[in-house]
Amino acid sequence: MTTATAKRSFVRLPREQRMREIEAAAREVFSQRGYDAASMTDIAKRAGVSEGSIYKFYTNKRDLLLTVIRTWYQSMIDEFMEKLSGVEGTRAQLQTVIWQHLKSIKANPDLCRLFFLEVRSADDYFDSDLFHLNRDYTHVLMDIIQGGIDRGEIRPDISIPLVRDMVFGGIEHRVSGFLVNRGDFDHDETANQLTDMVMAGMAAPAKTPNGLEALVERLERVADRFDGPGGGEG
Amino acid sequence: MTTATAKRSFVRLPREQRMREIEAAAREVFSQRGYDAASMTDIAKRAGVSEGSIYKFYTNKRDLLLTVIRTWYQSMIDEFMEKLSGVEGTRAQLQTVIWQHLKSIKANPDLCRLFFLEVRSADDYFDSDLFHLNRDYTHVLMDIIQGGIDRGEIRPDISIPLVRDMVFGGIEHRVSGFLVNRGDFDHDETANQLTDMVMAGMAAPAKTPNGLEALVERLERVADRFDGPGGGEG
DNA sequence: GATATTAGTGAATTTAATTTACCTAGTCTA
DNA sequence: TAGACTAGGTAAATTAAATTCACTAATATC
Repeated sequence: MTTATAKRSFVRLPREQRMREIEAAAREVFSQRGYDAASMTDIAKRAGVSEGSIYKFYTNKRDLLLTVIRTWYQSMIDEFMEKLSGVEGTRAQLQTVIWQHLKSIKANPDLCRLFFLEVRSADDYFDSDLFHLNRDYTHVLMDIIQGGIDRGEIRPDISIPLVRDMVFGGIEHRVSGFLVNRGDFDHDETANQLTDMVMAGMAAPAKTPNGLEALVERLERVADRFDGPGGGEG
Repeated sequence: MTTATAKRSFVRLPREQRMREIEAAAREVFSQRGYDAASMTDIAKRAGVSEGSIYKFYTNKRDLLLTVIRTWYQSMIDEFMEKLSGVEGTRAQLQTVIWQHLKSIKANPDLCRLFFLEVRSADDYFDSDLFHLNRDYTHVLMDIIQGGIDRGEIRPDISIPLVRDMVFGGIEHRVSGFLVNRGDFDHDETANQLTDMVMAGMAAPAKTPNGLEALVERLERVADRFDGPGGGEG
């Protein structure tokens, strides 16, 4: 029985803590409903705060979304970098990149979708910090390919950005059904097939099998001994 | 000088014609501003009709968008099919598919973007007629690859859907900057590089290692010098 | 010429983001 | 420790845009 004259009272939290709570709520609501269908009312309610409060910390709904995505994306990249360190060899590294990427999608399809649809396709994306994060991320793959070229395993005339686009674009297409809750994809099988396909497409043209040429030359020298000087080349 | 008591009057058009006018206006506004920023007021104004009229023909804004996209997509596919007919050979066909696809993107980047962002990523896409159109379209590429397998030009163990995903996904990534008005892409160069890469990745394994045949011929010439039976191994 | 049908209208309604005017818990300072 | 200042917090007001509604008026048909 609250008296009619009871003063309205509330808990006041430090800025950082309140922001974390709002972002956690926003992440849930955005994930469950998508950007458009998520209402600020829902988010405020779940965060246990009034709608107006959200605007104390974020300029608008989109700013809140970007903050949520940024946090997730950064942690994803951190994990990615850690897993990749220590892997040696072009093929194994490529396989790891692809595998990890697929794993992130499996782990957070809703956030991936938000990133693809709402963030990456916006006009201001190319000026955003998320663009730079993404750039660093995909650059890892390009460095791996460059390494393969340096070691002679990969054709030097290949277009590295094209390979990047085929890998990440191919993955995106492949998982598109999964991202909208239609069907699934086999994580390991996809990674293996994709790695095989890309490695085959990039492979340096086969030289003659190792050492075979030298062996034939020795044979020819043997033959020379039999027919003396002058016999031979035509 | 209209009198104050002039009856309000308007032109009444047959359903089909009015719909075509509204769709033309919608296509312009959606293209210029994108789905969210396009307002029904804008579209109505450009079509020379009141807002309420639009709802006589389309259940809502999204329905109008889908109608616009459907018309464009169908005409694009018609053109595509026509250009492809008469092209022979796995490589040439693949090249044509890729080239035509890039051409469509160059011709209507705004509608492509709407298709990618607003149509293909919606929950109901997989039940829509646009999905089936798209399915037929991408199936053309898969048939080409199957033909290549049948003729022994392509490894039979390749995953055809994966190739489809890498081609269309790769293209989409490659042109993503262009689609948001950042930079351009070289139409022919992209088509050629992509075709090369895919063909190399799918190529049937060479029967004999490259150059081995020539070496064997040299060996045969060596053997010829002995010109007779009894040349034993040493 | 009466009548049914459907194009056409524009104002009213609804829904959701954002603004605004105002409150109050905590902190700093004279 | 009172007073003032800052910043978290609120709820109601405003705005903007899609959608609905009640109504008007061409056109076709009987």
